[in-house]
Amino acid sequence: MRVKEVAERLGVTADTVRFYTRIRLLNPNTNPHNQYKEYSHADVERLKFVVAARSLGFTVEDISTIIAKAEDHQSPCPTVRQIIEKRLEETEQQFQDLIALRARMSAAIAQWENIPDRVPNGHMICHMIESFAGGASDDSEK
Amino acid sequence: MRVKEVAERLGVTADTVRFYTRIRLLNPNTNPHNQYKEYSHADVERLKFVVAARSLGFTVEDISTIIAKAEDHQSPCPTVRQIIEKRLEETEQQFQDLIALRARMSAAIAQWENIPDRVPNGHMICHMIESFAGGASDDSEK
DNA sequence: GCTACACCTATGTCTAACACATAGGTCAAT
DNA sequence: ATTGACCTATGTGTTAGACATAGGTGTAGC
Repeated sequence: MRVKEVAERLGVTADTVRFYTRIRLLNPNTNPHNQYKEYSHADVERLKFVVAARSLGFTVEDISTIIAKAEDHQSPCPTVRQIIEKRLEETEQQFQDLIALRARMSAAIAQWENIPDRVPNGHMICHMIESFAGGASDDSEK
Repeated sequence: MRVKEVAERLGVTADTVRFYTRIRLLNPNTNPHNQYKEYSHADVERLKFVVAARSLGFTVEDISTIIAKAEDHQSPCPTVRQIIEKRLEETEQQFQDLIALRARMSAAIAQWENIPDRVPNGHMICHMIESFAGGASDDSEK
């Protein structure tokens, strides 16, 4: 199979498959004549795994690590459990950040409903943005 | 003022200020002797604006557009209203995606609590990931 | 004046996970 | 053999900075 067929089967783009191939997450045979890649059943199975892992929030690098362990006949499971725990924390953080951002945006839009457009003078660029108090409080500890 | 001082005043990193300077969002004077940048009060004011706009979800490119309009003596307000509406939609989408991702991750972790680690055989890489049914349903319409 | 030395600077490169642009290859119909 | 639609590999672009590095600054001690 060539790149497009395998991509369509798994619901990803051909570019995504090419990307995974480029970084050697997939290793299809190469036709020496035209450099076209030929994906085997095993390649498709591996891609299936990659897609599944991506949908669980694993990074591409995580997946490389996991596959490397498996190919070394070690159980990747402890690693997998550790990583997903970490990724979930990160997701939670992004989630909180997004909530805060959304709140700021909504508040700004609401506040701006009642004020008119204005042409900038020398002292301000956009009075709407400048008059919006709520900054992203940077509580970056640790 | 030099880069570090202005960065500290506004609670961003020096690298961030350098980045904004590099893309000409800020235009400090350059000491011809050592290329050091000298930030004026006006530069600080502009940076303040950039930081405020960033915290409302505007991209750096959005901000360039807005500033360009203002410097052209046009009111940037209509543009600002349009853009933030769009950015809010995107944020909402990311939010939904994150919720779904988080749910998948949590479900996976929960499911995996009851199953043991396993060494991979020729047919699977990680049975935990492979046995986890819930894929990210790709309802990308539009 | 000279030298240490801590701290600062500008510039170039790197990041994640692909999407996009382009030059060239394939293949069925003519 | 030629057309033309579609496909391919490869190089580059994307975001918003972080990081690495070579070199500059400025104060303290001599």
